[in-house]
Amino acid sequence: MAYRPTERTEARRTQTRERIVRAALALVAQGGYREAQVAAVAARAGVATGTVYRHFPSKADLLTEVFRVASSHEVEAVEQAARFGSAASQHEVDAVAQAGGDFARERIAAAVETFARRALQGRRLAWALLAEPVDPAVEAERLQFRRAYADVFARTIADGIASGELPEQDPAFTATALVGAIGEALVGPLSPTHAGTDVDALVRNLIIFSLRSTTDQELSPHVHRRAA
Amino acid sequence: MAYRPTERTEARRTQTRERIVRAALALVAQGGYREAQVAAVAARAGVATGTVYRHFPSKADLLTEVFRVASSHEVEAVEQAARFGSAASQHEVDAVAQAGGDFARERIAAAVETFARRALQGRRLAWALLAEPVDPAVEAERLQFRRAYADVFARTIADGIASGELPEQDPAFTATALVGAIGEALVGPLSPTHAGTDVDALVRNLIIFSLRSTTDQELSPHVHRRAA
DNA sequence: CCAAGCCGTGAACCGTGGTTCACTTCTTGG
DNA sequence: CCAAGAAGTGAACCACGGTTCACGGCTTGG
Repeated sequence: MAYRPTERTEARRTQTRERIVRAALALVAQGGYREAQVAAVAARAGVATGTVYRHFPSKADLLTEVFRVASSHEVEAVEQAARFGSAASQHEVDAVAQAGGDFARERIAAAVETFARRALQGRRLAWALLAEPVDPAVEAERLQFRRAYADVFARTIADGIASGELPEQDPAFTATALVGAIGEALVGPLSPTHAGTDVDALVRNLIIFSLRSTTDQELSPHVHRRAA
Repeated sequence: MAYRPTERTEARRTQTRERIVRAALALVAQGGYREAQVAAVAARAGVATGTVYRHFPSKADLLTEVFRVASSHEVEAVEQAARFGSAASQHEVDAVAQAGGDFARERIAAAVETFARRALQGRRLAWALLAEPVDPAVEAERLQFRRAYADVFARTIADGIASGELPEQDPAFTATALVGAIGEALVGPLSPTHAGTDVDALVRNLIIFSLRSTTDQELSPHVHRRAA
């Protein structure tokens, strides 16, 4: 034997792989999946078409990874916002909670705002993540993505219920519905064919809606009648 | 001149056209857009591939029409439910409204329930209408579809506000968010890879969520602080 | 019955873009 | 410096499925 993969070559390999992913991500963020053809990705990454296939078994696999990377960034940001709200630290959160403060609502508002503002910043990418038609293989990843968002909300809602701040409800369900509501409200403004939006007004509406839908007053008789 | 299109031939033509649409619809309802290849549609309709192109300039046009037909059925049903709630007639609705009854909430609940139950009946079709990846041309139709749903809710909400039954809010916004919430809550259960769902529980949750999110209690300070 | 011409036919065509593969270039241990 | 073998190359390949088109059979007014 003669050749042996070493740390340096492996690093180079990883580097190339990342370059490909970043190139694909850039193309998607710029022009959606339409523009993310294998040849174009390769060109942008400064490699040959065939090289892409040294790193990914298929285009679907590449796009799946791209989607995962992009979406995890977004989810992390929202998670961060949901953890603290506008508090400076976990410590402060605990303090307020023990004092009977209503931090859950604050945290939900912060998460929603982060979600929306980030999406409206990188519209093209947000559209790609939320609504653009994709290969079924990638669609599966999108489901994960949305579920991840929902999980963040679900945890926060569950906290709020535990502290008595929010009324009894199925946190997973409310969270899922909330993600759908936010997504739908954003899709219009995000759509490529859309004029300027009043971002602040949109965010305000979203927060109002979100808090309203997690915090009810007494249930009306209709619910009991119909849902019995 | 010699040949002249007559009533009879035109009727035959229309009939063929409809047969094609129905075949496409059936295929979509059964296996999604994957299965709705032009050749397959033609076969199912009992015509030749080329015939499809005597009636539709392109596949996208055909699918667009199919989508429109299917979605308008759904929207009509929901509209119907939203008009009367569980009342027997418009007359009764007016009577209750004049008596200060809270019919808007009832109507919303009815619309949501209809939406959800119908979707869960024809799962495959509902999935195709709500979430399955589609050709961008058809995607535009989907946007219309969702907007149509939203309009139904928006009108009902506006009525509720006018009668003082619902709090001041942007009906269009709430309606859009609501459609998103319902859609998202349904997508999971509708997904091809999904086990049995407790339909009643789901419907109950949806109604609760919908009423909650249209009917708030006093706004918390967070809204004012953040949304200022 | 004829001319005009549309409806229907389905095999062949073709553009797109993902995938392959024979070949070159580079890296490593001996 | 050499053999072994991985990484990189990019032109050629190919599958897929939408679209076309030359032709046969009906329908219609004269």
